[in-house]
Amino acid sequence: MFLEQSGNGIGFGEGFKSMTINLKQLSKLLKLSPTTVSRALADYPDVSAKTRARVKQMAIQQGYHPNPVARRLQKGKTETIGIVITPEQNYFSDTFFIDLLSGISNQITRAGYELILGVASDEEHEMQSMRRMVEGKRVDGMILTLIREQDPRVGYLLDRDFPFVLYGRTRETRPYAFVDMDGKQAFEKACTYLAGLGHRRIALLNGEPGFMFPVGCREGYESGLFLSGLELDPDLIREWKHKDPSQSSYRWTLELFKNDNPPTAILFQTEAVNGIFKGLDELNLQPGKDVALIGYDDLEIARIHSPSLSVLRPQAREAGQRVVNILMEVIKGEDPGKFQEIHQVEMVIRETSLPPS
Amino acid sequence: MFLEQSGNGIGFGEGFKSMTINLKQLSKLLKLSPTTVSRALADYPDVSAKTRARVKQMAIQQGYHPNPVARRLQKGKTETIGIVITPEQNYFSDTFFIDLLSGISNQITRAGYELILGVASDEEHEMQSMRRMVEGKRVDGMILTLIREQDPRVGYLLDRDFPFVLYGRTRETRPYAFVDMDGKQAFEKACTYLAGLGHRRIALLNGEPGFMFPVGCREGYESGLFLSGLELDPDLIREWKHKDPSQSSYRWTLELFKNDNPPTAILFQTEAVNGIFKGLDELNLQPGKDVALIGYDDLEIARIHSPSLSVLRPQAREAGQRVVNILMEVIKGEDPGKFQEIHQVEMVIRETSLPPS
DNA sequence: CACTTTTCCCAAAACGTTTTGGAAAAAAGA
DNA sequence: TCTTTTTTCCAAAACGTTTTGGGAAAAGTG
Repeated sequence: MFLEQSGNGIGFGEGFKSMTINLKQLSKLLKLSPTTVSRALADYPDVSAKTRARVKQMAIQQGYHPNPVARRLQKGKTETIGIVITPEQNYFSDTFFIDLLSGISNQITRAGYELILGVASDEEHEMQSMRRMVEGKRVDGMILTLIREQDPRVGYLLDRDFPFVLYGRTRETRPYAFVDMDGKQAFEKACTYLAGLGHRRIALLNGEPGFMFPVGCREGYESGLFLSGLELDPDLIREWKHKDPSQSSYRWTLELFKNDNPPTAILFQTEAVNGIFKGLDELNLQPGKDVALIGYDDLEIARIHSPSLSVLRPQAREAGQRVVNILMEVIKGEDPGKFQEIHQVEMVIRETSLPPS
Repeated sequence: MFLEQSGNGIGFGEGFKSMTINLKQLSKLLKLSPTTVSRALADYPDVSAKTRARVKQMAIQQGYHPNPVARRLQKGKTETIGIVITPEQNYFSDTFFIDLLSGISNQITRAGYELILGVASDEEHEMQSMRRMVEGKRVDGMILTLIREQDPRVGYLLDRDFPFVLYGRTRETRPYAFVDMDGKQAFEKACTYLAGLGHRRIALLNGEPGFMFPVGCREGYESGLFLSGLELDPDLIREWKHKDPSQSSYRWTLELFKNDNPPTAILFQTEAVNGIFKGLDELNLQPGKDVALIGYDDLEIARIHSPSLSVLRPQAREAGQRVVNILMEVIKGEDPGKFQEIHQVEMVIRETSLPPS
């Protein structure tokens, strides 16, 4: 009889923090047990339709929301997904990553989960941030992006059987779940397209070695050359750095055209486009006219620049949603090996992919 | 005696999920009560130095981390901060927002808190996402960015006395905590600098009306003109849109030079620089040579472009850290009105701020 | 030695849910 | 009417911490 004074009494609101009502108070208001109220709200069949309706109405009238912390404790789940970004790696290239994040976030919210974000300054902090989430029991699952060829994060998570999904792939023999863009097919498509226009000297300004994505790009590039009956010339392949994509791609662009037999087309990640434009400008070469260009990722600059840039366009938002749906399955206990998706990438032809002059 | 079988017995690990040990198990291992172990780890003075050491050693040896969900329930706090971003508004302009986020995240982690991220597609979802966090008791405090002149979020949070800090300011009479960049002073500085070089026709390509930041920019611009003894010409002020900064700023750039007496310098937010470059290019005007340019925000493009762009450089990372520190105080119950900070913005002179030709 | 103080530890309660294992009441079947 | 079944509800336990309010032993004090 005197244990009941926990929390604020019902009519005694002191105008305090949003006067939050809890299950016990709500059940007292309804003259029902907390059990019944909880089950009514969760649509259990063992509560009559009439009381269920009464409970739900009162719940919204009182603005009741079950305390997620308490629910998580009881359920033994955090209802939380973790993701770590490393801006150092220049991830936030305009819309691409945001689209991915947007898809992820929406789907997570729909599932009633939370997305917690870690921002790491480098590779080491990236691992550290993830370990804090995993070992600190702060998340039920992890989403990994910007995957490296040898990625210690993947081994770490596999070792402790912790649920995760990669956006991308890595070199790892044990089965794991991933959603990846078909970079290989995309670059192959772009390469054969350019070859089909008559280009014979097609360069690849690829992403930083060590990461997995450029591997596929290169495979697609080589395969595209092969399919078009063109020779692979190592002099036409260069790699820029994540730390400053523009600066490094600028230098490599100049380098490419020191060639006796310079390229008439360049394939690259759009992230590096500013450096390329700058380099071409310095060489008095007109993008699109003197050199055909196709970039991977449809960033804003690609659309706004004149001439507008032909691009390969991954559907990052959809991929983000898939990542979450898959992660939910893995958390439920499904075999991660079952979820390995490779998404097609469409090519958008704009003004920088003309035949050689 | 038979209640103890909760969870997995100590030596009985089935290789299951990272074999997480809890307080009860740890205390049994140490032959101490959970109370003492908990207090030892929290450095309470009422546990002897010897046992404290013993406890701590065993804790790290066993890889014990207190379950944050349980702690949150007991403490009545979520130990979580919320933030909502709206990519629609093109927030992720390169490094600026990431720097802010990086400062925020680091400081939050340092405090042992979590950062949960909402991604909203528009203004309405922005509010919705925030309400879910607040009313769903998912966070202890909110961080708000991209503030509007009339911002319903602020009123909402003030009404229910919920802790929050703005990055930016709004029109609101009740006291609230904020960290803002001194956009006014920055634009005044840039404007007087250009006037000092001899420019007499200085244009302002400002951010979208409705948001608070452009208000300060304009004030600074007008004040700078006044201090330099220049007339304000409404024809030299234009506003671009968040939805597509490049396109709109491109059009306004063309517009500005239809003037009988066109500008010799432009002040703007660097976000809009691509549109400006495109417009100038089309008009056969050389940036920096024919038209002086100073942008707000030191984005990568500003450094890479040639000529390199003179900019106003806000210290976003430091601001992010301050936002979090302040929010922690507000959560503790400090008066938000005490925390109103306006940070100085430095000017970086590069190649686009020469005297008029 | 008897008393007070200090040191060190702990049992129990509490945080707000969900789940378990009934039990009473109502309906159906004999 | 007496069982049996179905419907509808609930008390108590559990999730893993931290906090409260002591209490026993050890150390000082006279």
